[in-house]
Amino acid sequence: GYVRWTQWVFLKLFERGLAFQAKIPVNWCPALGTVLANEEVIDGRSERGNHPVVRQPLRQWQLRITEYADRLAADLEALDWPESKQKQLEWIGRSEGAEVDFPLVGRPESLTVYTTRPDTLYGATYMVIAPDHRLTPLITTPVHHAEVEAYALAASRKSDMDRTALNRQKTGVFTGAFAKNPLSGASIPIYTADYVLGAYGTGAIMAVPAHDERDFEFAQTFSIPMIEVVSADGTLHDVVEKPFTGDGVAVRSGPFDGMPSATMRSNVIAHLVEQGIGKKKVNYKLRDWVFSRQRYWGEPIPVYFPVETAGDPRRGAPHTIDYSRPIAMNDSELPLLLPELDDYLPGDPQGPLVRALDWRFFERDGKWFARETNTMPQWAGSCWYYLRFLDPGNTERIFDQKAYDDWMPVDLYVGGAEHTVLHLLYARFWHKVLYDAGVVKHPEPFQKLVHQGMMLGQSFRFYAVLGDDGAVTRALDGDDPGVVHDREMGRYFIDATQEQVEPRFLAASGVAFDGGTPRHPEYGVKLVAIAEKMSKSRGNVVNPDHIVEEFGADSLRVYEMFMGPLDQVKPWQTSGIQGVRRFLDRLYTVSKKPLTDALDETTTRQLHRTVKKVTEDVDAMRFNTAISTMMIFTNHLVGLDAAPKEAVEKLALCLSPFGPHLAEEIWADLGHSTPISLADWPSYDERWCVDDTVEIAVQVNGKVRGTVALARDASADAARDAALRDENVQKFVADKSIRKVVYVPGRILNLIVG
RNA sequence: GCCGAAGUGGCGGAAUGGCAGACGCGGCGGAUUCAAAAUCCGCUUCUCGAAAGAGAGUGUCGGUUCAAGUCCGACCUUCGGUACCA
Repeated sequence: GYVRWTQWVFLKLFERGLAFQAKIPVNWCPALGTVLANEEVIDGRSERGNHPVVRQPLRQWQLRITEYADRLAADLEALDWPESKQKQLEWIGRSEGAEVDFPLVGRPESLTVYTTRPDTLYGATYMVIAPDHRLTPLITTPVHHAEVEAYALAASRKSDMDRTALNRQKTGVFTGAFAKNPLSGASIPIYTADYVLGAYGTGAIMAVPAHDERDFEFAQTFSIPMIEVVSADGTLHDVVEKPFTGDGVAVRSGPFDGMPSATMRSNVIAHLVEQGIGKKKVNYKLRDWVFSRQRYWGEPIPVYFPVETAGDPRRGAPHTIDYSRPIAMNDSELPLLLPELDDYLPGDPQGPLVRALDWRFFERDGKWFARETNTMPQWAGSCWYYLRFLDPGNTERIFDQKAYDDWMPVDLYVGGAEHTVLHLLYARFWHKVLYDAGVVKHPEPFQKLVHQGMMLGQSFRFYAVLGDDGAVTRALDGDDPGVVHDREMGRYFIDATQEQVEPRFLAASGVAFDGGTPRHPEYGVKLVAIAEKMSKSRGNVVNPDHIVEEFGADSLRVYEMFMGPLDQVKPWQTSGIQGVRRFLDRLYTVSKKPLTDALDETTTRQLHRTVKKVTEDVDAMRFNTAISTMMIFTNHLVGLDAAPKEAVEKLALCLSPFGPHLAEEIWADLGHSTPISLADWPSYDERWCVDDTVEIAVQVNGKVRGTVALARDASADAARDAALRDENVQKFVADKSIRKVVYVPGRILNLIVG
């Protein structure tokens, strides 16, 4: 059913013009017969097998997510999302600016640029056009043709990795062409350089070296003049030592001189509009989403194309497929399932389904058609699973309206931060499309978002000392022989000679590690446990199945929540789970004691406080402190001869979300016939949560010198008198006079003496 | 470089501006045991002290306050994200 409804959603996108085809350059590896991701290509060859890779345009389906960019950005506002809100905003990358036409010198056309800084227009001393821009070959003068062509070719071969390599040096070549600065009238040279991206904005920029880092670097390399047109303080500076990228006051800008940058921006745009050479423009970094995959596994795209043929293409008759006229399948024809294939290997730029001739071609009303052989990416399913999961067995509709009303929107989404910009953005996009199509009632699917922290694995590292100042590190398997535990330092050590330590792990660092002194100053090696991302290569992966086997599922659950705050990165320590297991065992032992209906006052107070704290902590998702509170109460119950029934009952209820199995068992032992998971959350009485007498700290000049037990509402005078009866406090007050008494009832008493 | 988060014992981590280190791990001592495992009890930030207690202490430097891990300013370090988006 899932495939069917995923295809159904795709048809919604298709109907609304949000799914379209385009030729997109991809890394095609003929030897492997597959499209490679950028990371899989190194120096023009495949990472796997080192085969040649060519960059060639390939027909792909794309989803027009850019159409929704504005709404995707704007609707974030109302959501209870943490830091990831900012990340999505940056990913969408909305910017406001202007498009400006620069007339070409000696040619009829003009070169249009996008800029967010129209206020720096007078400072534009050159222009850059992307190497793959449509106009690049046209404006290049004959003398420069060979050079520009070579540069453009080299640029197109660079993988994205090369482009973004650290320490990139600005490169580029002069095209021989000039344009006119529309405001200053100056004639300025046009370069082509790969620091300008063809796919963003208009693929060309006006360069203002005095006020832009990148332009500044480029201008320095090519000795291009820099003109200051924005001044921080309004005074003129003749030499530009580094670009000033902030806002200021316009200078050397003709009629705009003296204007604050923001004012000038709107004035310049108004002026350009008036002249008919520019307009206001909003741009996004977000690109349309390539939705095709040339592989077998994936939902088939429910689209087919007309075929020109004289015979039966399934029998190898010559044919032409007209990809420009995609036809959507009918709802009633869904699902379109994958055919059986003898092998699922790639081999054709349009995917392995090309080989499924009987599946691919069909005849209808005497005409032949060919199905789309690209499939959908894994994202397709993850984009809307939360909707199908409402009503997964429904064969009639995508989901039942009642199920939707019961559950949607999602109150809380707990997921990894790595999904912020892809999965969560794609899902929001699909949801909005379904909203526009009237399928869902809410414009946003996920109200609150919390990222759980990653669980890190434990690895061991050698720290060795060479002479006085060299430290050495090498990853070490915890089972390495020769590891000894140093009780004095509470650390593990291993003896090693200098020769045993590989020189390539040398790193400069001080001798003192973690404040400890190495045992052998000359070649002592110290082993320290560190936390790293779990990975096979590091050998620090913890398999939850093994943990469950050894300690039980409850122990694992409780431990994971006990380790620390939900949203923080946490290092796994197998020894830590032992403590949690002990806690659960103790609680079980308590529940097996003879039960009593009696409840002494101390226990009553503790019980109500425990329920209160756990309730509040669960609401705030502070699971670690909720568990520690239950531990404290359990430890108290361990000390009692008989187990107070009410206390055990409520404690089991508190535990049930954390350790459901044990909670159910205790609950059943207490004589309940319905499961604890259906029971109400326990209540507490606020009156038992406040003390009548409190012990507060007594400070003298801000330093704690004793404690004193007081009635909760004791007066300041009473508090001071009680404090002065304390011997140690007296010692510090002694012959001095009390100048001031700071008394916060129930908290602190601070005597200022002098 | 930019954006974000975080720096507290041997370790994971607690602390509405009010006794820093709850709870757990590890460690030490004890009980139990023929012995061990398991379990139970006590101690466990560092320095000095037999103890009572004193001094120091939450990345660094400075500030606000009777009082700062917490608030403010500057800086350092680590982790995560991002990468020429004009």
